[in-house]
Amino acid sequence: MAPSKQATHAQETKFSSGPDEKLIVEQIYNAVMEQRLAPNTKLSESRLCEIFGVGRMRVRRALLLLSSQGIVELKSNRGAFVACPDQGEANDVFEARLLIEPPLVRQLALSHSDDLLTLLSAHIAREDTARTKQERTEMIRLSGEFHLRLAEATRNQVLVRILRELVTRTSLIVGLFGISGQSSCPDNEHMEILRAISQRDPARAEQQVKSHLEHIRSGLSMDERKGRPDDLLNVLGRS
Amino acid sequence: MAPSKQATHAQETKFSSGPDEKLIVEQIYNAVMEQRLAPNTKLSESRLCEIFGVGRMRVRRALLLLSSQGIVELKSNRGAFVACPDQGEANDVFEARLLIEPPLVRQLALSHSDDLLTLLSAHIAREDTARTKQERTEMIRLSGEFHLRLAEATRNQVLVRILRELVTRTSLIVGLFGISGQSSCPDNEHMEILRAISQRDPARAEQQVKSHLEHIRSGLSMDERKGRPDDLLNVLGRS
DNA sequence: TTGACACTGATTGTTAACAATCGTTGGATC
DNA sequence: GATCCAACGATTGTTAACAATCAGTGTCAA
Repeated sequence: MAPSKQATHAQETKFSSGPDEKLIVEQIYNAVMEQRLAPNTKLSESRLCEIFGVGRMRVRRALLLLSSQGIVELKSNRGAFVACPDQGEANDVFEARLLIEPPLVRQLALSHSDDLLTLLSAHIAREDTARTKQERTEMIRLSGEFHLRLAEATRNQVLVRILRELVTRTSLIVGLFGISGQSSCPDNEHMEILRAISQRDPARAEQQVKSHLEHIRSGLSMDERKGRPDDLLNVLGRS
Repeated sequence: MAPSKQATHAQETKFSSGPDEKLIVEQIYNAVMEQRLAPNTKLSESRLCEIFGVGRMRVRRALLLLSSQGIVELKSNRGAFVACPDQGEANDVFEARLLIEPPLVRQLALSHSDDLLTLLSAHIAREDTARTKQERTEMIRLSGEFHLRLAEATRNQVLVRILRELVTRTSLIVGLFGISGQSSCPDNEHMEILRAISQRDPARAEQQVKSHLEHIRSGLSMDERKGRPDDLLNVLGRS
């Protein structure tokens, strides 16, 4: 992780020997992030092999890595499935985010480069575009990535990794418990966060993030989770 | 992660098929935590195979998992080595801990079960014992585990996982940049943290943790890192 | 009709042999 | 004597065949 500077979000610089390796992880990661892969979806090894055109070893390595991040669950002798968080795990993820993100944004409000503001407003603009165009998938992805951008603004690779995992698992949770017809990151709360940061108001920035996360959480109905069993894998069509 | 409740810290309940699987990871994890495995130490597959008495597959899976947590670095066609964080990574780890742990302890000060206090004071007692007996290895392990206990007190599995990774990497960093003859978690600062928690003083608890972490950080000399090349693997002697 | 049981098919887990790569050693040349 | 080059040895990366396990299905009996 030292040599590769880890690009903004999408494709990795395919260095030296491994043209895939992380690519499978990235693809599945994105698919989960965009809620194209529903929880409990079976991730068959052979299917993934032919989809990505790689050997079984690569696929198994990828699945192992994904399982170590709570995105995929490996059931012994059963195979790999997209993780299906229960209520307890969902709570843990939100509590963790509520613990980490407010001080993170507070810090950004206290000191940030000027580029950040333009970066974030450009991002929000894209969110708005996706919203008006009703591009559900794109919107979900951008909503999650906004929080990633905040983490990236700290230039702290460790925090980015942590937040990426948390945001992705949040996507799973929202897909499971979310009340349909309600967007994951509602309204213009992202804009409010950006405003507080740009005004260098740490207390308000912190509060905005907190209420934003609580808002998302309140959009979940923990009683009944939509245990839609599985899904076809043409969602991973183009590499 | 749902069925296995993940035991307190040490041996896992060896369920069903995999009597090892996580055991190798745990062993190497502990060895790094206790600074018995120095950075840059070569982790040869064949050696690990005969040490743990398992096939190469298990070892490779373990190494992959460890690499995904930044404990081990996989160099293509070269093998696995104990990670050797540079100054930047060290900074990231400390910044992340400074961001996460203060609010975590603040929360504990606001609400905690009574068992926590007895648990923590028992832990600190063991630290003192190890210190007076000059059991360096034991002391290092307990010092790190204290912070893990704090995370476990939140009953949040996600936070525990995050903190475990951060604490372990801190062990690596202290081993690399630490001024020898200076303990990693100095004096009785843990006791101060416990006191603030027991007195339900969130502000002071937060401050204590912050200065504690800063204290550890100040005990590092970022200029020259002791790049001791490698080490023998009899440190993993008994399974 | 319903229940249990055994068989079958498919999928995963494991092992072993093979191929590729890199560091090293030895030698030849300047 | 130093430097460059080549072959060697060892270690990792990959593939393929084999073994084990589980889910589903069909049959038989109650």
